[in-house]
Amino acid sequence: MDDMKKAGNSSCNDGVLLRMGLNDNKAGMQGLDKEKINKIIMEATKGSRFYENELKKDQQVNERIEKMMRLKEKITTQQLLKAQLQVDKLVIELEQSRNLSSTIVHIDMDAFYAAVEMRDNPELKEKPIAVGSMSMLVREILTEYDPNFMPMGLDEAYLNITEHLEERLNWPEDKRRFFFNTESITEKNKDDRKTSAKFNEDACSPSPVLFEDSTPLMDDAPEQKRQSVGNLVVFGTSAEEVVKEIRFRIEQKTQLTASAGIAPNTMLAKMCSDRNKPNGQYRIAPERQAVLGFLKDLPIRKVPGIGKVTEKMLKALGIVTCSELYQQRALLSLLFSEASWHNFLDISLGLGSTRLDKDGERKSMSTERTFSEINTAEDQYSLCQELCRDLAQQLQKEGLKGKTVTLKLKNVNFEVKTRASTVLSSVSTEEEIFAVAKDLLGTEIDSVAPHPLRIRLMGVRVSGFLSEEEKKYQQKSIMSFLKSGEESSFLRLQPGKCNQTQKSEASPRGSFFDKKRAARQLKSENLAPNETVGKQLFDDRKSSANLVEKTKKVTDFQNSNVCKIFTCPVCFEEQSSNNLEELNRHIDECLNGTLVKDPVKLSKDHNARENTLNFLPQCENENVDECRKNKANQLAGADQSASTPDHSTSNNTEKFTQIIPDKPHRERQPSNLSDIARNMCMKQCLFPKRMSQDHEDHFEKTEHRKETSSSSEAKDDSVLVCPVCNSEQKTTSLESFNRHVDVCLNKGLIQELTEKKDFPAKTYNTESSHRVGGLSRGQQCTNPSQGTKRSGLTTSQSISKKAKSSNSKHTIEMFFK
DNA sequence: GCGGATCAC
DNA sequence: TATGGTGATCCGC
Repeated sequence: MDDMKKAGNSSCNDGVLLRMGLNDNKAGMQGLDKEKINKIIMEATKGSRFYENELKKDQQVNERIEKMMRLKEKITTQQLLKAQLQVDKLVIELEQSRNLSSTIVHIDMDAFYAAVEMRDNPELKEKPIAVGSMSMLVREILTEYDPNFMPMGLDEAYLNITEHLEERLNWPEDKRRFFFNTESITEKNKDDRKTSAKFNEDACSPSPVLFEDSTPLMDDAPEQKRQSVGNLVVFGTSAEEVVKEIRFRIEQKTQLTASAGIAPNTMLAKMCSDRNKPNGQYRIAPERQAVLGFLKDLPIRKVPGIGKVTEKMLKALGIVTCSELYQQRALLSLLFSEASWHNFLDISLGLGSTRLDKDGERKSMSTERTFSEINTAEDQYSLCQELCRDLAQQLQKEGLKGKTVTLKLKNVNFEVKTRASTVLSSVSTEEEIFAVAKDLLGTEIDSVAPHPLRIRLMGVRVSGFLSEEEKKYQQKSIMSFLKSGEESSFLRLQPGKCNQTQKSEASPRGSFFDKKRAARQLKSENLAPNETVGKQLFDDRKSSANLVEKTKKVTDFQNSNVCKIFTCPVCFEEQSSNNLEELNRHIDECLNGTLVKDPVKLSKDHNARENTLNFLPQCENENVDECRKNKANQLAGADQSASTPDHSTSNNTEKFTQIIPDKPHRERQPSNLSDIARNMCMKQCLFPKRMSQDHEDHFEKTEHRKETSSSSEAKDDSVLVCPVCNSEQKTTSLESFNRHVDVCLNKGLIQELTEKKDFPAKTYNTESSHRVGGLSRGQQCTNPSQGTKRSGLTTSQSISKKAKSSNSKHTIEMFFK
């Protein structure tokens, strides 16, 4: 009803505004700026577009609800009784699995409230505030209570303080004693001290509320009770005391207050932290009754994972609180998907994860941008490419390649569309991604032709990443290697300037909007520079001109299932065979020096990238030299990493050399494809490549080769550990070990060539088994972080998310692990 | 695998 | 006041 009213009002207002605008124009009202009026109308129209879309979405939800209600009507008493029995059976199981033995803490910085406070107290703005992220408090405070604590973005964290609590019982008092940093007491708090009736005179706290107990301290034995004398405070040993201590320390450190929740699982802890916000804490005792009592009147909307829509749907069923959610469990099991009602049941029973699980691997990466209407294909392609460029950079930063590219468009009516395409070979470069995205975009443009596609947002997403293991050998795979040769991106690095190089390449051509401006200018000057990609792209689409063709070539090469020509990475000679064995044999022979010939020209196919040819001959020569050198060193058993410190100033390099001594070594002598491929991997790890149109790149060799060759050094008595799958190899035979490594490596190639989904390499991967996969009931129950993050109606207490990027940082370490 | 949708932060 | 960006997941197809 309300919606109908709203809709009516909205269109009415909209109509009025439009009419007003038109009338103004028609009347030619002299006292008003016509442009200004139009702008106002535009704004109003925009607003109404948004609003209309909101109404439309709302209507869709209503339809869902109606559908659900119709379904409900059909449910018979018998069905309901049967469902009740089934669900209650599960309830019994769940009750039996209830685990109250953990103490989970959720900390939530009161950033918002701090901001408000700042706003309300301008004098505070003068005070420097040490704004610390949760990951900083990582290191500095939280880790003392739980070394495995889990930051969730900048202002939240979960801790499992179960063990800390046990240890703490035996702690002497001085370990629980803290001093006030009186200087950090804010003016506001000083005021509070005078005015706040809540202030606890015993504690000279910067935050009166912190010591305003929301829970009695009765659990503490008298001697464990917090005491404070002067600028000293001693915290007790209970969970509440621990959390107060944490909050106290956080505030001392950052001058920002935090709220916290203490409960037997993550879901409850999170809801608890919300209870006494800001600057408060709340605890649910580890007792079933306490849990259910907490939930009894709790609105379902407070449950993480239950959002606006789910709330509305449940409300339609008369469910507002968690206890009602429990009461209607049988009905819910008939109306919602299994995942959803299971989750509802967990919620209503107060069950959640009792462990803090590490985040899994990232599953997608995207970038999107909102702008004022863009409606020319030219601009849209240009923007799309820019997004691909940004995304490619981020992907390569994390060393990710994905098979699915998704284009997201939001039209001026706020309607969102996504269009995805999955390609055979994973993509990561701007050109590769754009090659896919531009087609998706083209289809959408065509679909509305001859009308223009009027959009206000565009986004590009890459998903379908290779697993960590797959990625490892993917990086080392022959294909990768050949592609490096193909694109001549390997060795195109500036000595000791790895990071800068990347950075400087980040946006060499300026943003879309810059280009647009520039293009306009150039257009007026009748120039046709390369930089005006927009126009070029547009033409490409219509006439298959340069740039698209160019990018397509690269993609086609990678996408083609049958690569007709391989180029040996050592001698750069084209290999007619695409038989892997033969190719491998050739490369091994090449490396052994038996086949090293004069550098040979690249395949004509490779001419597509004109900048390649500018420096490639040199590259070939030097590379062969390096290969020879490398081979000689290997045969001599030279230990370069030990005797020849690297000259590079790159951080990555330093890291690398530090890691070397610890890594398991494969005995050096046989130099085969694995070595080369692995070396390439190093290079890619250390100096992420990025295709660029810059022609000023130098390549350096010696430094590199030192690094890379050091990676294959041998150490006596070392265990043979496959660098690809990380598994220890029982054999002492180098030959069989090498065979294993090659097999491992070739899997990457085989996959690329055959695109087989279920890659056998998984059998090597001891980690992959628990990496992905469907959710079993048990998993969902005990490990919400792997469970449903939400649902059309499945909600969850997932604590995963955020802080994903940390994963990729360990790529190199992982490799050597 | 795709597309729409929901949700969290 | 005007209405973001990123990532994950689910559902239905």
